[in-house]
Amino acid sequence: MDTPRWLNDEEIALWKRLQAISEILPATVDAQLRADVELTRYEYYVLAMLSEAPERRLPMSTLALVTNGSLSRLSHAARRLEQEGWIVRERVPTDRRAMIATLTEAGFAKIVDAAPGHVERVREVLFDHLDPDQVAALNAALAPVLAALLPELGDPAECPGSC
Amino acid sequence: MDTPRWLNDEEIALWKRLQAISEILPATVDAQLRADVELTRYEYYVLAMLSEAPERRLPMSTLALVTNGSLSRLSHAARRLEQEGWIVRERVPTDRRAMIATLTEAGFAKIVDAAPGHVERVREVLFDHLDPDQVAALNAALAPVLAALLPELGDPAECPGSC
DNA sequence: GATAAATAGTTGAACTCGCAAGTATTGAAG
DNA sequence: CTTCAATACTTGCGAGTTCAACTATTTATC
Repeated sequence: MDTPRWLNDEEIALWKRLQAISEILPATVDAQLRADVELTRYEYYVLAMLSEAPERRLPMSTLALVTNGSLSRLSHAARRLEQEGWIVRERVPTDRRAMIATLTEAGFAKIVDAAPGHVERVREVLFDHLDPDQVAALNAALAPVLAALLPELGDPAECPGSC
Repeated sequence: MDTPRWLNDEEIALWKRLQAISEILPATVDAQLRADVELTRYEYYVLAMLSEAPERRLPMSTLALVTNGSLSRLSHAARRLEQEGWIVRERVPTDRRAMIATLTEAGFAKIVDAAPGHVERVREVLFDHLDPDQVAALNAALAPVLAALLPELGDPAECPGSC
């Protein structure tokens, strides 16, 4: 093994910042969702993605992609969400390996109910401390990072039914 | 409850990017460490912080702070690390509630062995795709976010024995 | 058209982590 | 000097995630 390409000071600082953010941000949001609406952050995200999808339904594979989760993680989460009655899973007739997850009416009501508290916490922990210029700067600075992490998806916000 | 203060498009984009990064970055690093050196990312971070501390030792409380983890999480991790022989925990004579964690020689050798592969993966997933200007821009843009998340600590990179 | 390989998804076991509760010690108040 | 609260951890349990293994179906290959 060759001599390692160590990080310089700027890189170390950035890496530590990213680690801290990745640790604290999700934990904060999780705590609010669990306490207030008994949902995991991941479960919330699954419901949110379904609620924005056409017909409020997506194949499991696609759902795993847009939620940045493994298929296994999604499958476990889907079982819980189905037990609670927030979604249903059905086989696709044209490809009988595939499953389509559909948000139920109750599930839609659930996320409509959960969203305000969630957004409020996100504001408290993040946006209340940032002015619009800082938000724009962050968006610009983070774009190349995501391009590196998700080689295929240029923008995580874009993901119509086709992906 | 008043009408929620919804996020605008820029804020939504930023929030999704931060979520994606917080999901993917730690998972990628975790996978490398588990596969190559049988360490959790958190365990690695604990060893790393100890290796940089004066005398390679820190009280558990301080260690929990600098690793951005709860005391419970650290306690669980410390038990595993102690069982493997990478650290030892000893009571402090002056305050017999406190425990000091010390990196053993084997533990120091362990992180010296683990570091190159870890850094290499960090490079692959992040810094190989960013030029120095982008790194600087990210550092600048992320600073206010961390200031919001960690009201007390201005800079996560700074944390001498005093904190 | 049979066989192999790839795709879609599920499941069980192992492991980590958060929470609540518990122990031990120190500091503060009366 | 006793009591009560705060500090510094530890531990058991439960919940979520990952990994490997498995089933089922579809596509590709010979």
